[in-house]
Amino acid sequence: MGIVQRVTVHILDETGYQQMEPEKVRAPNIRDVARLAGVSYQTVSRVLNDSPSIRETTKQRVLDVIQEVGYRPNQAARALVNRRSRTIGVLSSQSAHYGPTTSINAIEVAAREAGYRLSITSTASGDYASIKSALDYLLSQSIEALVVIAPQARVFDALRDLSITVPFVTLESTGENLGHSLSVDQVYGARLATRHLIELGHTEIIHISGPQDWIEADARMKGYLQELGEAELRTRAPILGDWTASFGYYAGLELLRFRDFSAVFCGNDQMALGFMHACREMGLDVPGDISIVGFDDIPEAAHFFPPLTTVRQNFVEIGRRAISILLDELRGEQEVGHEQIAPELIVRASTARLSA
Amino acid sequence: MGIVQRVTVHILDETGYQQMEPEKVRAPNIRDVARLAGVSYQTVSRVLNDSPSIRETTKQRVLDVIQEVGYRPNQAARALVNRRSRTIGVLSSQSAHYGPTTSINAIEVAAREAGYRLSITSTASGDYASIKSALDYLLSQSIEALVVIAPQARVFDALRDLSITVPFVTLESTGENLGHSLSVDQVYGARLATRHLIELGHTEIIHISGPQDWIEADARMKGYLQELGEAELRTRAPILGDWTASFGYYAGLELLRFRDFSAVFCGNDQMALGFMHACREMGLDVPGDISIVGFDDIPEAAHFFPPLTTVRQNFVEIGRRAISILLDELRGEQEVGHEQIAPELIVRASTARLSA
DNA sequence: GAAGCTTTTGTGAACGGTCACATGTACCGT
DNA sequence: ACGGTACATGTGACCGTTCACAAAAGCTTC
Repeated sequence: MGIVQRVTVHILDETGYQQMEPEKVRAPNIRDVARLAGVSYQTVSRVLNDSPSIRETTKQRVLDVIQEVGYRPNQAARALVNRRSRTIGVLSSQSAHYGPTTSINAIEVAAREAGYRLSITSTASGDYASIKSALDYLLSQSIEALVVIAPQARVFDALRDLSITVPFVTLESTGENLGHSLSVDQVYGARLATRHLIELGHTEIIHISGPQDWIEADARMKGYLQELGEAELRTRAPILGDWTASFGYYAGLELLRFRDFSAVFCGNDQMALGFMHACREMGLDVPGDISIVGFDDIPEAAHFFPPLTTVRQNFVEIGRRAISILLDELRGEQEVGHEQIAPELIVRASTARLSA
Repeated sequence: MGIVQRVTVHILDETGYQQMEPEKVRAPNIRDVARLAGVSYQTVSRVLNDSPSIRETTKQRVLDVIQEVGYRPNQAARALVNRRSRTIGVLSSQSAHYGPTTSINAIEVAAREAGYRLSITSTASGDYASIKSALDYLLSQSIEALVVIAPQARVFDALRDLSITVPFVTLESTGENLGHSLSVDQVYGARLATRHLIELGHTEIIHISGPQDWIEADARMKGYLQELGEAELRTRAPILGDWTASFGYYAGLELLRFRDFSAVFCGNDQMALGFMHACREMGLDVPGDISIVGFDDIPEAAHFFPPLTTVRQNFVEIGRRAISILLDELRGEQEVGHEQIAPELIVRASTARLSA
């Protein structure tokens, strides 16, 4: 899987010129533009910030020069004097999971529309030190607001310790309200999934959970336990997985040796996929022998074999709302609160009534 | 799918204090720290940049004050005076595809390790204006280098027009070398996939491609056509898809009405998944009746039904290499070239010898 | 054609750091 | 006690922009 071809093309590089003319090729600044346009730098500044009181002809002349020399205002200087970085920090977790990724995309779009840019950093691992250093890093960027997507429980400890002064939103909730939190109600979603299985007549339902330190994993597990508890059914210790299809597969191979359950609620769609793979290999039919529910409704879930019953989360909506909350807060409408978006059960072919 | 619950908790906000003391709560700057530590601002600056010539006791005193007041150096000011933003721009496409996402993660990690941060922006659509404005935006951030992940062909036009002065890497290649380009050899990968089908005895092989304006889609199509051409087999106009599983599914339903082919090479794993779904629904066996090959080897592909034969790309490696190339170039080892990483064919159960 | 107003343009200072250079201090040998 | 050297610290200028304010120019109006 290494590099096998390496075609390097040396091009006559224009950097040779630079050695001839000793003067650095400095990017033009506002005074250069002013000089060329025959106005003062303040006038150029006014053009840039389209101030109303400027003569149309002057404005055009300045714009022409800007165009001609390819002038771009220096954002660092602007940020310095304005004390506004126009940057929103995003603390993400280093993973390519569908949910976070989709939300980040939505966040980026919403932020850009509002004239903000994103500074994204990810935590290498879920431990406290790594999270804290990532947060420290973001805060030194003088971000104006912060979105926390990293779903590890430790993140909240770090947030508390740093006593963040900028408005922030966490895309997960632990119940404790530090800043604004916004989340899909994972507990509710997990209860929907579990209830669905119960209503189909299943009484022996197991749960394959995500990693223990993930807030979502914890919430989904809670929902599962709550629902089983209310139905007065036997609960079993959930299996702690790692979200991957491979884990679901190997866990399936192991668990299916003793067929003491008829339904599985998986913490996400990938693990459900792996589990179904294991079922096939053990010669079991889904949903004939085993019913399976996932979580997330990734776009592929509808095309699994069989199509997967799962709980849909609207990740795009979450991302958009996150930015909208932060913008409100930046405008002064401070309102520390808590919002939940309801997930939705999508019933497909991977679940069926328990055959007596 | 809307917001159904909204629990807003108003907390006694400490912002009340701010109204009492009229003076703004300005963040401490280097001179504040200096005053409190009883040294000059230059000394503090030296501590920050750990300059060698500074007495240990002084250094400790300054560090204590920094810790105490929670001082963070202002990056904008630093960037301004150093003429270095320590930022690498990333132009991405607005999508949550596995490949780009994985690469971006790797890029982020590698960049952070080298002391750079990322400014990521995505193109709303593939059209020229949108790409150009995204690039313009990045360039105004005074980025030091640029990684282009947006896989649309138009991106190259925009890159040429803007005559970028910073080092840049494109993660796709069109053959024209504008900057450094680094890519998985998509043509080669597509040939591997196609050849595999040919070697299994298939002679009627169709191709479901990605969107026409994506460079990868184009390259994979080329590879498919080349390989069929060399084997002197009938080529057919590829079907232009949109990368989604749903497209693969509907295309499958349509195409399978006339069973005039025995193998399908799909432009990515998702479309292959959808196609297999369609096969099942039409009562066809994979690979018994139809052999299917995907592209990318997403982690789920091994657990599809049947497990998917596909072409693996090492996205993490690509991300890492991209940063390493840029860092080399920033250090002055200018070398405009072109690197290709070889993809690898992963044979699984979705392909089989053509049954006579 | 000068006062008075509005519109347009220009000047100094500041934002928060770092650089180049100047100055101060401690130690050494003579 | 002296100068030389190395080390430690301080001072002024500058990065590129915007803000507050000053000044100039243009237009009415009498």
